[in-house]
Amino acid sequence: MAGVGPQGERRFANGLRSERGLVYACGPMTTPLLLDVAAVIAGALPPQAAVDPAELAQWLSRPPDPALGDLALPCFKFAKALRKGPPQIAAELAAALAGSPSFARVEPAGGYVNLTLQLGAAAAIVLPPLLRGPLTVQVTRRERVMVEYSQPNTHKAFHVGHMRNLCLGDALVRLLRADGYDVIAANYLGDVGAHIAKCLWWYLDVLDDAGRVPPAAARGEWLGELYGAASNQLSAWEDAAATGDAAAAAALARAKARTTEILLALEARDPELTRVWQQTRAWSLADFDEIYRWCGVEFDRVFYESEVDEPGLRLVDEFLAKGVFVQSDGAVGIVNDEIKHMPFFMLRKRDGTSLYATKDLALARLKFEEHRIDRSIYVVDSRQSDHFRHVFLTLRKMGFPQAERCEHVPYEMVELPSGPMATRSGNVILFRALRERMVGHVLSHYLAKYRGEWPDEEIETCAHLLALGAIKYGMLARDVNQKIVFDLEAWLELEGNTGPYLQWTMARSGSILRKGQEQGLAVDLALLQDPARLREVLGALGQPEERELVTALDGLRPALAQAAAGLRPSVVCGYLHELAKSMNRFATSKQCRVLQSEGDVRTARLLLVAASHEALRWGLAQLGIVAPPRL
RNA sequence: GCGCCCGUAGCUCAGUCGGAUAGAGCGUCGGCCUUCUAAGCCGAAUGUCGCAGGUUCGAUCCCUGCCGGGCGCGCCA
Repeated sequence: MAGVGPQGERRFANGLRSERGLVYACGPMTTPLLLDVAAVIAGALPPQAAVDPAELAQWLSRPPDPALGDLALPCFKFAKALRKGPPQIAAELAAALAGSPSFARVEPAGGYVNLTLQLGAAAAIVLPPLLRGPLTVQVTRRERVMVEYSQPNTHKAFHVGHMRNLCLGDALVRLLRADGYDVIAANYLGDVGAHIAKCLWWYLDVLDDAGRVPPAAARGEWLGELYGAASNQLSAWEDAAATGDAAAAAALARAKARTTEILLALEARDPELTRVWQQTRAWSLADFDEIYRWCGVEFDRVFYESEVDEPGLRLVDEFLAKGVFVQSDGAVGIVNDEIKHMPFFMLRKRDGTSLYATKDLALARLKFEEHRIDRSIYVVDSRQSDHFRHVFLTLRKMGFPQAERCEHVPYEMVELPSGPMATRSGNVILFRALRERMVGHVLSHYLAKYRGEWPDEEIETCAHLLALGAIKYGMLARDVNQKIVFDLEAWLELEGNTGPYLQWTMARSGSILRKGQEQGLAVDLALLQDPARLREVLGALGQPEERELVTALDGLRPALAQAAAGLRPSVVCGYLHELAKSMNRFATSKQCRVLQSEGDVRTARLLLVAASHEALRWGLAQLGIVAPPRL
């Protein structure tokens, strides 16, 4: 990364560096601050309430108006045990808590007790875990989990639709790792099947020698165009044949015979066709590699359909012999009555060849046996929900205990404003076009002003990170069960709730820290060694914006834990947007100047900015988003 | 027909153990740059939470039935 600054900046630079985890001595969904508050409250409740502080911590919420306090405790749940009305309980509890050193103010309000934290003490609990470091992501759980995602087909084009899967899978890998799991990131490439035959038919039969030369920079994408052309031609012939066009019907029949011939020749390992297949396949793989590199995504294991094809057929024989699978109309499958609307799951066609489903079973076995995984996650669009229910049920009946821990993460499709994406109608945005337009827009609209002032290399890096941040955040911020309408023009705006807004916020906080350093005002991390003094210093905080920011920072841990537990990165997006807004309100407030303030206030604010900066960096990192050091 | 998903502000969406006056972004209108990044901040306006029942002290949230939209449903992947 270009532009990583002078000494000591490394710690708070937002460039690339070793990642670290946040280590807390509490459960994942709560925080040390909430537990501390809950313990105090539990101590003030009558013994009959009999409530566990850890549970009580879960009940703490935010008052509707920040002016009411930092935290609110609903007292409805105590009503039964204490045999009193919630308002009375709230009033009595508030009275019992009066004078507690944890709170600056305690007010009953209806069935609630509103709590205003003693900000210095609270900050002294919230900030240190964010300021300590650097640590690495640690494996703290025994389970090994595999996340399978991306799964593009070779010989087809990679487009924005594929980006949602890629961003989602990558974020899940990062979130689960941050949550302590041993995670294997897996890809599964579709390098066999009818689409290959169609593509090669066009390549071999329709193109001449002159046309058979792919552009050096985008050979995989070019192959995808061939596939699209072939597919469109076949569909056109099909349509025409349906209306009685005899010539079209004949052409269609010839083409189908040819694609079948290609498919069979490939299965028979015909040397000449295999050579063509390997060469063209390599072009696609090279494209994918470049895409993954640009996206900052890495896989630990790449599976290929071609490697589970034959094992799948052997597996069918094996479990047919065992009586787990059955014959039906000459085909082989399994009856999963659990899925009432389509109980038969076909695993071998009448012609003896395998299916998508067959390979998925062989792949699952390979995953279990080769990687000894305890849990297996599949990131695949929601249209395949029934398919995966069948796969998992079947695996269970085949005797794999891991079947209980197989999970499909379904997500809805990406569409364009002009409708669902379709190769046939050309209604599609390919990856390269997406990347070029995003990068180009960022360069011309936001970074042009730095030309000449910044090194060209830094500008290029910056454009890359912003374009990528916009795409990833856009793909992740929406819940998985919501369709995404990808409007390139809208995504280029980069305003409001976007990745670049968060990246810009980090650059802003980083700028304060950097300028402080230049003025000899470094963040005083030695204070972390002196808790009493730290509390005293942080006691200088008191502005509403500071209060809001401290409580917002406390939410990082639960947000990450919730996202990991629910396999929902959008939770982190929502949280980070709130955090960034808090940070920007703080940074904008005239009452909260950092470098222009003095003494403990300045020291405390520097710590607060540094902690916020780190929280944003760490949160974004779990989404696969990196912010440039300056913007 | 059966199954899964969606329906909340003009638009796009949060709100997933049931809790206070249902929130955000965009758009609209009006403010804020001689002071740490205006890709920002502040303020205003905008709602039968698809409809109807039920459970509950309390329902956008849970249950039932409808209406509207998307997707899937035996030899594709």
